[in-house]
Amino acid sequence: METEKIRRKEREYLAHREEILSAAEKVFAAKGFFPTTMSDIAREAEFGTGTLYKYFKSKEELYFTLIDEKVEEINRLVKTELLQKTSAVERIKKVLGLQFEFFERKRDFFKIYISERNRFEWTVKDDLGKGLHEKMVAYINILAEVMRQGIKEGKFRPLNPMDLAHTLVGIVNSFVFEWLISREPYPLISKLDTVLEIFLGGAQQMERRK
Amino acid sequence: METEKIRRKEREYLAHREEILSAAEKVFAAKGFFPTTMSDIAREAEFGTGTLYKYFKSKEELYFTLIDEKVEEINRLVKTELLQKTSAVERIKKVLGLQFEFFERKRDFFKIYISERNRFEWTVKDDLGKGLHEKMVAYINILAEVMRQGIKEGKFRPLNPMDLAHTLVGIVNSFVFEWLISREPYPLISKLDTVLEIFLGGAQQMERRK
DNA sequence: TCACTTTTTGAATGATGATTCATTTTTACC
DNA sequence: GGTAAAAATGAATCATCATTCAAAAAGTGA
Repeated sequence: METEKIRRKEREYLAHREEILSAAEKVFAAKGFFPTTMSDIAREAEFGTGTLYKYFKSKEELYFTLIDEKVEEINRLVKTELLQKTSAVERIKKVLGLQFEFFERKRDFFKIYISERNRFEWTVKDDLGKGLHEKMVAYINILAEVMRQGIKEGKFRPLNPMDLAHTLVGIVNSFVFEWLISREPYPLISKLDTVLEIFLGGAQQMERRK
Repeated sequence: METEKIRRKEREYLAHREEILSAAEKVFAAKGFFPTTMSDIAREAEFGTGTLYKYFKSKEELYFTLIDEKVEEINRLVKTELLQKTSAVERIKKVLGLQFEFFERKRDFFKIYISERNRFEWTVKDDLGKGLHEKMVAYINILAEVMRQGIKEGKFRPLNPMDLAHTLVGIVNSFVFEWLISREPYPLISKLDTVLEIFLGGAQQMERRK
């Protein structure tokens, strides 16, 4: 039947697209954007070089699509979680849990993400990189909102919410980075409590606080 | 006189080398390693392209020399500071102060540094990148030592010193990053107290601590 | 000013790799 | 099995640099 045939084509098209994205993820994670060649990706995906261009306009589009789709996914997860009515501390716990789990499942993606996040001049001609960057910033704003809530609840000290958000993101990045480069593998999630404890309670012994 | 002449040559050689390094710093900070061409750097330094090769063997050597010399400098500063006998908290204050001041003076360098720190597969054939990476790791170890001291003094909570060090580095990176990309410029040093306060005291309100 | 050395130069070389496109292979339908 | 459409291919194209090197310029001492 007509529609059935078209459906199958569509499914196949999407499946191939996925295969290419996932091959690209592997190679980009291993070598970085510039040293990765389109043939590298084609070889990994078991397609001819030319075929990639039937699915993506350019190397850059492939790269940014890859990152963008995953960022969308994690943002969606986090936003859904934040619909729950609960305390700021609980929210932070949940969000960190989600993130750590996500990173753990998508290790390769995270290598790409974390090195892309720290690039200043976008490798890209224009829009692709900009849009992605904005999504990353949006994430901080969501966190800052949670911090604001915590302060209003009287559970957090009355500090600048943006500063708190940056702090948390910084700590998380640092631990994820460490986890990524560590020789002996360990479950990232095992660091969750440590991160929370230090973020919430600080380094200093109680009686010493001024 | 003979030696006098040689001295002058030597001085001139070093001066030119500096000019090239500083031009490279500017261009690399603006465009990143791969998109920067040797002619870009030559143009900025007001030399011919070929001249660069009289001072550096390759683009990579130029790049890593640039980073390495600055990392050496800040490491030296920090190590000197740590010779002072004083409390862990004081040490951390001093070290952060030094760092913030240093970053503020070498903004461009820091763009390069922070994006290099987050690269996993080294752009470089071999040794240059590895050596640099080790120096970056060494820095964490120095910090961890200070944390250990703080715990022994009973001033810090008995957490894993490496975790504490990663936390502090993460927070600092996050604030420096924010400062680098911020639209309206502000003195980085103005964030010093905030960083210390959050790192030492945590986000949570006292009476809420469990 | 001249002969000689040192330094600088930027055009030429060679390699690499993104992208294209004429050709081949596969699929769909009879 | 034949043929027309769709998809896949990878060799050829074209541009972009890192690096080199023969020639030019600047410096040096007479």
